[in-house]
Amino acid sequence: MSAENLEPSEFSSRQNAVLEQALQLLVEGGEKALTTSGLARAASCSKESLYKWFGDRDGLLSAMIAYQASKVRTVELHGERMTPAALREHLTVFAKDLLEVLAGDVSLALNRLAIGQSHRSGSKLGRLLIERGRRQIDRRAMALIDAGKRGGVLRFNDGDEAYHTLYGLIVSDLHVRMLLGEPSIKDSGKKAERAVDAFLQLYGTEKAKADIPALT
Amino acid sequence: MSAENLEPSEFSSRQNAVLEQALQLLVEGGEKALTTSGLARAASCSKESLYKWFGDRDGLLSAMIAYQASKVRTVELHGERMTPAALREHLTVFAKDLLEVLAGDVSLALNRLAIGQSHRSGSKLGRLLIERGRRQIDRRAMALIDAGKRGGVLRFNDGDEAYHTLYGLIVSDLHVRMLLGEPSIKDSGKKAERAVDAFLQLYGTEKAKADIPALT
DNA sequence: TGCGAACCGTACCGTACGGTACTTTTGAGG
DNA sequence: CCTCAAAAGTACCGTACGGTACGGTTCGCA
Repeated sequence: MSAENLEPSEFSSRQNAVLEQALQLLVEGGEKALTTSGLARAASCSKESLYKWFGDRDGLLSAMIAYQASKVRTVELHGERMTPAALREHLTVFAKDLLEVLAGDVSLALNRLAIGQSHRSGSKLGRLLIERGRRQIDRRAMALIDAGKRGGVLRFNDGDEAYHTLYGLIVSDLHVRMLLGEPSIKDSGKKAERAVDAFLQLYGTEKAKADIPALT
Repeated sequence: MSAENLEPSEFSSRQNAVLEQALQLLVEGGEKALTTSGLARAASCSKESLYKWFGDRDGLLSAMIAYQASKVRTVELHGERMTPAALREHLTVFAKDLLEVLAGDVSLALNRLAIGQSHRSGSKLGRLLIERGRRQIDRRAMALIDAGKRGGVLRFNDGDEAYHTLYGLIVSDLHVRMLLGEPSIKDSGKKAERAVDAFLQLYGTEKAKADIPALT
């Protein structure tokens, strides 16, 4: 367990504070509210420092995404024996977490920012957001699904396809609707459970399907 | 059959031509390429006309969404008897159409525009996009699903939930990924069929499940 | 032929932003 | 106490955009 995998922060604490302020401005007022002058004023730093640290405005936006991603720590799965009930519980927690993350202020603001910029610059921000922000979630889900297969609770050939199915069942079009400004969903807990039930019905082995309530 | 329900075009043909040019500019260069001066130059009209017709820039953006939505015509479902095979075929066509629409240049550009603006103005553009651009698709899918239920091929209590499940199975996270600039997907036809298979396995009655290939 | 409305082209205005330069302050090390 | 580098604060520049004003032009219509 060396120190390197802790991602050496990549930025100094002062810079992190400035990036935090930048995220706050972005959440409060959208992209047009995130001006270099405004950030310098709000964070009590000079514009010259901003350009020295981050290069230009695009560098600042990239740094914001990297900083936000660095705050997320993945939950590791201990090699526990995966019973149907345990898998179902883990999947449900994952589904609820996923919906909660996607509905978060900062997540929505950063996704809106990257999507709004995804025409220019070879969609650099978009790639960054997918790679740095999504990897943790993907790995957690894939670990769960693989554990389910090893435990004989799930059955599938293509793990990626199973994962994408799970993702679609959980999120459906909620993410895009939230990005478009629709107020958040009620009953996200219920929705998460229904999604997991459907997933188990599709990919569960017989012993997993035993206690799934009828979909209708 | 009065002329009113044909949506009196809402704009003159000259204005439609300008809106078409505006869409083209948006697709080519993103939002920052859609300036009033640039549009006036490209469409050979005066800025004064733009402001007379659409009020201000926001009005122009709204008009672009309304115009694009007015080009879509829903495919009506004749009251045909719905056999399992017919439903499956219809659903597959729907799934392919949906993926094709979402991957379209203009659709992506308008969604990016609305998402980028969804902080200001009470997300007016976002609501407009959902209501005017999505209704056709939703109604077509709901008609299909209802026909399947009436024909005894599908079984469910909540039609909306069934539809959202279908949508999630088809689209998964593809829409957001494309919005973020990821190049389009290969094998969208294959993906559509797998989604329909999964949907039928979840919501189909016995006679519908007969000819579903195994998911694994 | 003459009239009037709509419209084009262009010039203009105020503003606000990204980025740069310069002066002053801070604060850690010797 | 002195030094020096980093950073704050401020002023500045060029540009580009949204929006307005105005003179010239087209075109339907009487």
